[in-house]
Amino acid sequence: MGSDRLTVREIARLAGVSVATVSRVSNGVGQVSEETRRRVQRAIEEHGYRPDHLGRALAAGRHGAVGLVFPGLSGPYFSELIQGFEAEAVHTRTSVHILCTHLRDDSDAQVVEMARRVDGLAVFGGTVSPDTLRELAALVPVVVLAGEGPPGVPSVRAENVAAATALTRHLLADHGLRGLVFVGDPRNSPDVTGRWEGFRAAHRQIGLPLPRAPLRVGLEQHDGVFAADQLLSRAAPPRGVVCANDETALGMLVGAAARGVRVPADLVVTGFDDIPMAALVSPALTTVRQPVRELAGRTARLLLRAAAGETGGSDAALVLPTDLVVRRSCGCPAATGAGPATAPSPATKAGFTTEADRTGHRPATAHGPTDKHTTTEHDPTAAGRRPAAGDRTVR
Amino acid sequence: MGSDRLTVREIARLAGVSVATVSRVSNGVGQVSEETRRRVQRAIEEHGYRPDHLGRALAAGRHGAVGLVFPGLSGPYFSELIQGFEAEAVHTRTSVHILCTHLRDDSDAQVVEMARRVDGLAVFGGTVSPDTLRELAALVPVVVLAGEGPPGVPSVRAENVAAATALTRHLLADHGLRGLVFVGDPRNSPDVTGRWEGFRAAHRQIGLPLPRAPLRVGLEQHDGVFAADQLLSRAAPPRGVVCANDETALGMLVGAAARGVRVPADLVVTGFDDIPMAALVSPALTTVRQPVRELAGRTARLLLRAAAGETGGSDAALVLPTDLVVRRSCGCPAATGAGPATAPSPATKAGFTTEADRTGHRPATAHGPTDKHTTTEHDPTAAGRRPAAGDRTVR
DNA sequence: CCGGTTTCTGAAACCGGTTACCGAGCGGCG
DNA sequence: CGCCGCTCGGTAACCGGTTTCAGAAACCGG
Repeated sequence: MGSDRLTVREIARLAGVSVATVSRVSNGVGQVSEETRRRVQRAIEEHGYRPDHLGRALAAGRHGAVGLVFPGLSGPYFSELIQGFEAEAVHTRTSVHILCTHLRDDSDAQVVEMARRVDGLAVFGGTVSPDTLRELAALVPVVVLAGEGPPGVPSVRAENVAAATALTRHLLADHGLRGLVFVGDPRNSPDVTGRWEGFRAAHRQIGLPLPRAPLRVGLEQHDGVFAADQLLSRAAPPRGVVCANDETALGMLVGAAARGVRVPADLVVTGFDDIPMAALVSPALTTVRQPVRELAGRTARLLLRAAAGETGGSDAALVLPTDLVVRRSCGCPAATGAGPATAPSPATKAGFTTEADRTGHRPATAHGPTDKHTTTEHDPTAAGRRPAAGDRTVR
Repeated sequence: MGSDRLTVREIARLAGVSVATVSRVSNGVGQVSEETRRRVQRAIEEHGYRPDHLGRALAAGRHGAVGLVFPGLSGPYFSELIQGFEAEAVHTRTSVHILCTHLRDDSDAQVVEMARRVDGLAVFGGTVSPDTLRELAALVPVVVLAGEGPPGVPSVRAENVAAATALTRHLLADHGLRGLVFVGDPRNSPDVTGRWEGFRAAHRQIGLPLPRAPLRVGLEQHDGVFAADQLLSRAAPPRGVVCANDETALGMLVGAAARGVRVPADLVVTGFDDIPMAALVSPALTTVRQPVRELAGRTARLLLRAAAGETGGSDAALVLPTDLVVRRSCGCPAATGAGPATAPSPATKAGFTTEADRTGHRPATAHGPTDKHTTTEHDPTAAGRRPAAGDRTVR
C-alpha cells in the first residue's frame, strides 16, 4: 500500500519488475523482452508516469537548459532575436532561461548564478563585464551574441563597421551632405559601437574632419522622437542624421513630421536593422539589413552543440554579412528598377535584389573586411527575409 | 588524492568535517560551533565551492523556476510584460523559463513538458487550450495572464470590455461617427476578444445596428499599415477605425499619411494600450491605458507565492482598471487643460490627470462593472506611468 | 558527584532517476 | 550431455545535495 507519489520504484513495484527495467523501457535503451516491455509500458500509461526532470538531470549531470542574457527588450530586433533563439532551443527539447540585466546593478552576480542552472549561456554583447564573462566561460560554454568575447569565447555578430561606413559614405559622397549627426550611444552596446566607428571611418576616408560627439539616446522609438526635438530646436539643425537603429530613425521621422520638417528634403534620416516598418513608412527608410533571425539561430545552434558536450565547438568569431538598403529617406529617388541616381560608395559591391521568395537563399558571398578571427559563412537552412519590392540593396 | 569535482563530500573531507556540517554552514541553518564554522567557511571560500543547483533542487523537491508561456513577442506590450515578470521573479532568486508558442502546432505538449521543469506557470491567455490548461493546473500552480482560466485557476487581466465600450461610445456619441471598422482579430487573444465585444456593446447601447465583421489582422505595426491599405483603397473608406492595439493604430497612421489621408479630419484612429509612442505621434493617439507593468508584477507575485507552496493562493480573477486617454486622433481638440469640447460618455467617470511624479499613486477606485469573481485592488508599490502633459484621461 | 539539559557533530537515509555489473536461464553445438 | 554465449533483468552504486536521528561532549544545578 506504499502507493505514494509516482516514481520509478513505484512503477517497478506495480509492474512487478525492477527500477532498471522501468528506466530501460521509459528510455527505450537496452534489451527488454517484448512481453516485459508491454507490461511496464502499461503500468506507465495507466498511471500517467513521467520521469521527474530533476532526478534525470541530476543523474545525467545535465540541466537540459540554456540561458539567454540580454539588456532588455526593446523593439523588434530583440523580439526577433529571442524568438529565433527560443525556436532553435525548443527544437532540441532544451528550455530557455532568460535574464534581463537592464537597469540592474547586481546583474553580474545573477548571471553567474544562472550559469549554475544551465548547460550553456548566450550573452548579449555588452551586458556583462569581460571579467565576469571569463568567469562564466570557465563554468559553462558561453557564446557572445552581437558582440565579441574574450579569446576562447566564440561569438556571433553582424557586420556593423563596414556597413555603417558604406552608409555614411553614401550620405557624404553621393549626397554631398555635411555636418551629419550620429544618434545613439556607442557605449550602449557593441553593435552601436561598431556603427559609430563606421560613421567616423567614413568621415576619415572621405578626408573630412571627424564628426562631433554622438547624440547619446536610447534605442527605442520614443528616444528618436526625443532626439528629433533636441536636434531640430537647435539654431542650426543638421541636414542629416545617422541613427543607431531603425526604431530611433522612425521616431526621428515622427518628430520631424510633428515640426513640419520634411524628410528627406530638409532632413536626411537613416536607420539600421531593416525592421519591417522601415519599408512601410514614407519616406521609406534607408537602412542596413541585418540577418537577425540567422544571428539568433546560429548562436543557438553553436551553443546547443557546445552544451550537449560536443567539443568541436569553434571558438571563432562568426560575422554575418549585412546589406545596405537604399530607400527614400536618404534623398535617393524612388527606385524604379533602374540604376541609382548616383553611384554607390566605391567601397561596396552594388547589386539589386529582386523579389525573392520566402525560402530564397541569399548568395554566400564573403564580406570584404575580415580579420583573422573572422569567418563568414552562409547557412542555407536559414530563411531569408523578403525584401520589399523596389528596395535597392547594396552589399 | 580523491580531489575530483567540488562537492559537499569533497569540501567535508578538506575541512575534516561531515557533509551535514558543510551543508549546515553553507545554508546557515542549525547549530555549528564558531570554530567549526570558520574552518568550513575557509574551505568553501578557498576552493570557491558553490552547491550544485540540481542536487539542491532534487533534495528540496523544488525547481526554483517558473515558466512564462506567451504567443510571441510583438511590440512594447509583450516586452513590458515579460520584463516586468522577470524582474519580479529574479527578485526572489527564481529563474524564468520562456516558451513562445507562436506558430507552433505542438505547443500544448511543450507546455506540459515545461510544467515538469518548473514550480509554477504563467500562461498568456489564449495560448493553450482549456483542456491543457486544466491538465497543467493539476501539475503545478498556474496563473492566466491577460485572459480567464477555467474555474480554480487564478487570472490577472486588465479591463477591456468597458474601456472599449467607452472608447467606441466616445466616437459614436460624442463625435457622431458611423460605419466604424474594428481592426484586429478577436480570435487572436482574449484581450482583443474583449475589445471587440466592447466595440459591439457600444453600438448596441447607442441603438445602432451591429457593426460589420472586424478586419482581421495581426497586432504588429506593419499589420496596421496593411490594414490602412485595405481600408483606404475601398470605394467608400470608413471615417473611423478602432484598432485592437496601439501598434496597429500607429501603422494605420503611417498608412494614412502615405496616401495623404489626414487624421483625424478624414479618418479617425484609436488605439489600445497607451504605449510610449502613442503620445508622441501627431496626431497623438486616443487610446486606453493599460497598467502593463502592474499586470506583469501581479501575475508574477501571485505565481511566486503559489510556487513557494503558500496555499493561500486566491483563485479569483483579478481585473485591473484601465483609463480612456483622449488625445487628438479621435478628433478632439488638443487639450488645453480646459474642459472637453464634448461631454464624456455617460457610462464613464470623467477626470483629469495632472502631471504626476514617477512614484505617484493612482487612486484605488473600483472599476464599474465587476462580477462576483472580480476583485479590483490597488498596489501602492507599483510605479505609475507618467501621463504625458496635456493628456485627458477618463475613467 | 550525579542526573538532566543543551550544544555540537556525524552516519545514514532520502530526493528520483540512470547504469555498471553480474547472474540466471536458455538454446545451440561439439 | 556438458559447455559456451547470448539475452534478459535485478542489485546496488551513484549523481550532489538536505535532513533526521542519535550519540558525544560540555555544562548546569542540586
